[in-house]
Parts: sequence; structure tokens; C-alpha cells
Amino acid sequence: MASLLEGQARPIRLADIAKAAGVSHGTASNVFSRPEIVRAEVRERVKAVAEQMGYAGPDPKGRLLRAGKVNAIGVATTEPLSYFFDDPFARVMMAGISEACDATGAGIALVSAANQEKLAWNIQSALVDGFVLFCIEGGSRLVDLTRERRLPFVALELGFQDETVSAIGVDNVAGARLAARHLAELGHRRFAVLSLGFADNRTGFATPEAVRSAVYTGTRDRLAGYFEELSRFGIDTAKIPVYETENEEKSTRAGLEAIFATGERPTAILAMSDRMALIAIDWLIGRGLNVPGDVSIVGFDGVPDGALSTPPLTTIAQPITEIGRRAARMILDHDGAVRRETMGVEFVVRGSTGPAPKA
Amino acid sequence: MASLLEGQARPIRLADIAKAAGVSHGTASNVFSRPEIVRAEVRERVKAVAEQMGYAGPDPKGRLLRAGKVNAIGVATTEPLSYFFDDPFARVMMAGISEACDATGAGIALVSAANQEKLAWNIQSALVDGFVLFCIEGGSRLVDLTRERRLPFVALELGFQDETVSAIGVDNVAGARLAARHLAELGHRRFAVLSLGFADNRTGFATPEAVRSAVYTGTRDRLAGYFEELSRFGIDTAKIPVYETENEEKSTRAGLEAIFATGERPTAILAMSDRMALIAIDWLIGRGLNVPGDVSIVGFDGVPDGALSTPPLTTIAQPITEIGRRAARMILDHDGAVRRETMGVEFVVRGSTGPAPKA
DNA sequence: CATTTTTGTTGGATCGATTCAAATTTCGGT
DNA sequence: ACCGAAATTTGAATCGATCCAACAAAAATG
Repeated sequence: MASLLEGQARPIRLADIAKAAGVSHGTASNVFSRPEIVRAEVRERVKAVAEQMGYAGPDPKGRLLRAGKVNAIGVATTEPLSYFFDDPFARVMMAGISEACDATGAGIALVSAANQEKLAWNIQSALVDGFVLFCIEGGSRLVDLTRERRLPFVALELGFQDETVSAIGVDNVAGARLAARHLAELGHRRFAVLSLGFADNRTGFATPEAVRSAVYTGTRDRLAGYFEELSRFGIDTAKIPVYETENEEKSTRAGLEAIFATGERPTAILAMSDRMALIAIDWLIGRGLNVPGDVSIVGFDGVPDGALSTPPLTTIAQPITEIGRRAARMILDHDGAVRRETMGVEFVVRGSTGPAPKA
Repeated sequence: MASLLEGQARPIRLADIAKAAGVSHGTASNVFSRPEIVRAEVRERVKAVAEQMGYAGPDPKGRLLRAGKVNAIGVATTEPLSYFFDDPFARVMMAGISEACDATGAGIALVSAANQEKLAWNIQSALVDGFVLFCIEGGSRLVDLTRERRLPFVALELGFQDETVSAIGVDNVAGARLAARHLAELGHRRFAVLSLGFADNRTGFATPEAVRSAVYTGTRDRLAGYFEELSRFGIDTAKIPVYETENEEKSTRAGLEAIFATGERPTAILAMSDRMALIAIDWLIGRGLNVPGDVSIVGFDGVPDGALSTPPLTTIAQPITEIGRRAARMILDHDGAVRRETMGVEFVVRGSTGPAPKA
């Protein structure tokens, strides 16, 4: 009873136990962290005292300072926290990260913030041993912020030319070429591209200058891949509409409206994410068009939802889970080296692509 | 260059900056945490020194010990970490928790472990201010473990009679009755129940004793709700097969096999989770049966996937997001009180239920 | 110019543990 | 009973910050 009331006033510390049991701090500490080196009799006495006083066990806050290692990695993004549970790409990635963390018993701390102020603070104050950065919108800012913390970190997506930051990504050019070639070989000649951003906070048709001055080189590379391959088939890429979206519902639909408002409707859409591709399928079907009868679509990413849509999505699959695993491991067993890994992609043909309709 | 090498050897502390800048560590601390009370000239000098020495800013590990508050909540489960990103119910719940955390700038730490040893350690050592417990399998053990930590915690699901633990859940009896009444009113007379566990690690047909001695009273209440209502329609509930699954693919399909192996096939299935209900729809359609033509199904939970299935799922919807929000807030602004909240459910009629087939 | 008030700085105490060299105890062997 | 080795225990130092009472310097007041 008394211990309960006192407990409310001030939590019991290891030192209190030590005093009450008549042993030194050191011994009391050993009872909890290395019980085998304490004489059984003493050990039991201290444990009994702890139990009776309602000691909650060594406080990790104290241990942490001494130990130095938190044993947790932070996963950061500029999206709201719910992004981790909503976005299919993020979810698969998190599964990979989870796996690696589960294997070593490490924890995961989710870090995010809508506004820049808070993001900076959250990154500064996160109790983690390192970061995995989801570099979507605002990725470069995220990297800058994290760099200040001077902890190991890995950027997902090799969108950064900066060779001093560790990163894992896929061969965007090769993946994009695969997608473009597939459609070209099916006879398609009129294309449209649903693009990710070339820089922050922008939607609408991308100008050649926007592409040239791309901040997100991942986006640029994918477009380059598309164009390179299509050129080989004699297609004039300058005429292909490229619409930058924010990779969500609204701007993607706006992009489709804009693309299909023109006279020369495309028979094939190259989407830089499965998310956009799936939205596009939905939009097209809603408009009474047939996929792939009237319009073929190829996505990018390889999220599980793509296999379940009607029609199922043809896509360039990234080894998302594996990327997550590796990213987490890079932090978990960090050796101070900067690593940049480029993973291969896999071309998955499903039902959203077919021969170009006869003129 | 030198600073970089030294930085590798031993991170720079605030005290190092203070010495180098010729101020006390108190002042150096103020420069970072309350810059406005330091004279501009001094402030700039210290900042310059910090910059030049490559100081990463005050280490949260140190601050934490002093401050006492971590500003993060732990979300714990006995499932592997990936559960948070895979399971639809968990995901919606996490969205609610995320929302509450985003609003106050708090972080989320995911805690989990397959084996009991590690779980205990992970809970003991998690750097959090409190816990939200996902009480699925092994929920009671999870509560016991967490209680030892003597931090505030909330159990999701009121499956615990123990009135000394805070918990948030729904009125399981009322929800179950709604589901049962709906089917009975549609003329169904032959039922089967896909049940959650009454105790840990068990699958197969549940015996009356198993139900009586249920550890998970949430499961028991749902069943009680089903049976109470069906009895009112003169249905002999003793004959209704109740199959305990682990709320995943394998055991649910096994349950369906077992249920449909009997002569008296049910025309209506009461599933205690949407997950099982969706698996059941898939299984039935795979067997050439029509839903709801041959068999009607009602789920429980109200996860978003239920609206997207074919046919869309009739279900008892819990206010999952709201539960998550409240749980998180209960920890975030904890006042020492034990709170037990019971939320209402909403009956959502969609396409998976229809009139009983003519004998 | 003396006195108060305001503003800025200092350094010791504290948060709660772990670590490790040194001191002490225990114990087998003679 | 005594010795050295092995097993335990001790207590000071440390981890990296923040807080706060006391003090010093500068500014305002009479």
C-alpha cells in the first residue's frame, strides 16, 4: 500500500533497491543484467526486495545512456505516419524491414511529420541507431536533415546523384526500357506517361526543361528508359505527353483527364508506379474503355494489389521486400562505409497489356 | 578533416563544445534548447564552434534521461512485426493511432516478438511512455508482461474481465446479435460459425467446455450473441458447428472443409472476422458455390477490403480508426485512471447476404 | 552615484542505469 | 592456521544532457 503511494510520487530506482537490500549499486545491477555472477542467496534477497517494493526492473532510459545503442532503426518519410499503413509500396517495403528487424530483435520507430519544423525535430530527437529514408516528395530535404544527425542512414531509391549517401534502388532505366519495349512490340505507337514528380510539389504536363533539371533522378531515369526504347522503334518521343502526378488519386485522375482530352488518344500508358496504373485502370473502365482492348497499361513497382486487379496489372516488379531487408540490415550492421546498391527488376506480364487496337 | 577522424573515434559531446567555445556547459545547453535566453554574440560563437567541430546537436539519449518522457507510444503484439503492415484490421487501427500521434508529434515504436523470451525483453526495454496492446493470440500473457513494466497501457478488445486494466473494445454481444438476426430474418436456419480462438493455439471444432472456459471473452461474447439471437428464432444452437481458426488462411480453409464435409450443409456462415469471411467467400466461389445464392456470409470488423470483394461483404463494422485514436490518446494524455470504453458497432449490409435458398 | 531591477552565465546536482579495477570473502589444499 | 586462487562484492566513474539556485554584469531607477 505504502509502496504503491510512494510509487506514484516517484518511481523506484535501482539504487533504492540496493539500499533496501543492503548491497551496492553494482551488485543490484548485476542481479538484473547478469544474475549468474551473483551469489544465489544475495540474488534472491535482492529480487525479493525488488518485488516487494514494486520495482519495475531496470529503466531502459538509464541503460540506454550507458549502452549507447538503442537497438532500433528509424524509418522516416515526409508523408504522414499513416502512409506506412496505407500505401501498398510502403507496406511491402516495411514487411522487408520488419523481417530484418525481427531477425535481430531490433525495434522500429516510425518518424514523420507533415510540416518541416516538426520533421526536423522528429529526426533530431528520434531514439534510433540509424535511419531508413523513404524518399518520395521532399526526399532531398529529408536527406539533408538526416545527415545533420550524423547517424548511419540509407535512402531508398537511388534518386540521388550524391555519391556520399548510401542508397538502395533499382535499375530504373532498364526497368523502364522493358516496359516500353513490351508495348512497342505489341504494336502500340501512341503513348502517354503518368509520371512521378521531377521536383517537389508539382503536377501537370512536364516540360523538357523540367525533365532536364530534375531533382528526382529516379523519375528522370525512368522517363529516359521509356524514351530511349521507344526511339528505337522510330517513335517520336517529343510528342508523348508526360503528366507529373503526386502518385495519388486526385492528380492521377486529373492527368488522365488531361491526356485523354487531346485529339490523339494514346493506346498505351506507361505509369511510373503501380498505384497510378491501378487508378488509371479504374478511370478507363469507368469511362467505358476496355483494358487492354482499347488501352494497354504497364505499371512500375510490383505491389501485390496489382495481381488482384481486374485486369491484373502488367508491371515492372522491384524486389521491394528484399530492398527493405537490405536497407534495414545496412543500418543494423553498419560499418561506416557508404554503400550504393542497384537491384534488378523483373518484368511481370499480366492482363493489362495487349496488342494495339487496329487503327 | 581532423574533426571527421576524431568524430569516428568518439562523438562530440555538448561539453566538448562548451569547453572549445569557452562557456559553461549550462550555457552551451541553452544555446540549443532555449537559444532566446543566450546573448546573441555568445550564441553565434557557440553555434559556430559546434558547426566547425561537427557537433550533431544534443543527443536525445542524454536528454531523455533528464526529461523522463520519451514522447512515443509502443504498440505491441505477439505476432511478428509484419503483422502491422499485412493485417487489414491492424492497418486501419494503426491509421487511427498514427493520427493521434501525428497530432501531438509523438512517435510510434512497434514492439513484437515471436518467442516469449524476446517479447518479454522487448517490452521491458522499449523506449516508450506507454503501450497499446493488440490482444490477439497470447493477449493475457502480453498484458501480464506489460503490467510488470508499470507504464500506462491500453488493451484493444475488452476481452479481459480483469477490470484493473484499461481497455477499449466494442459491444461484441450486440454486434453478434445484429449479424445473427439479419440472417435469421432472411430465412436461414442452418448455420456455421467461423470462430476466433477461445484460448491460445487451438484450432478445430470448439466443444461447449472450451467455450465455457474461454480465455478470450471477446470470442465467447460474440458466440453468445449469435446463439442468443438464433435461439429467439427457435434454432437449436447446439447443432451449429463452431470452428476455431487462427484467423488466417490455412486454418480458416481447414475449417470450411470440415464444416462442408458434413451432410447438413449450412446456408449461412457467421464469421467472427472479416478476414475469415473474405477467405470463406473465396473458398466457396472456388468450390463453385454462389455467394449469397447458396451461402450467405456475415463478417465482423468492417475492414476496407470488405467493401471491395466480390460480392462485397455484409459485416458488423467496428469504429476501428476511432478505437485506435482513443487508445493512443489514452496513453498520450494518461491521468493514472483505469478506463474501459465500449464502442458501438454499425451493421453494414452489402452483397454477401441474401435470402436462404429454397430447400 | 547608490540602489534596485533586469539579463546572462556559471557550475553543481540530477536523471537511472552499467562498468570495471580494486577490495573483500570464500574455499581447497597443506 | 595459513596461503594463493577463485568467486563475489564494492564504489567510484561514466554515459550526455537539462535544471536551477546562486552569482555577476549591465541597465534602469531614484
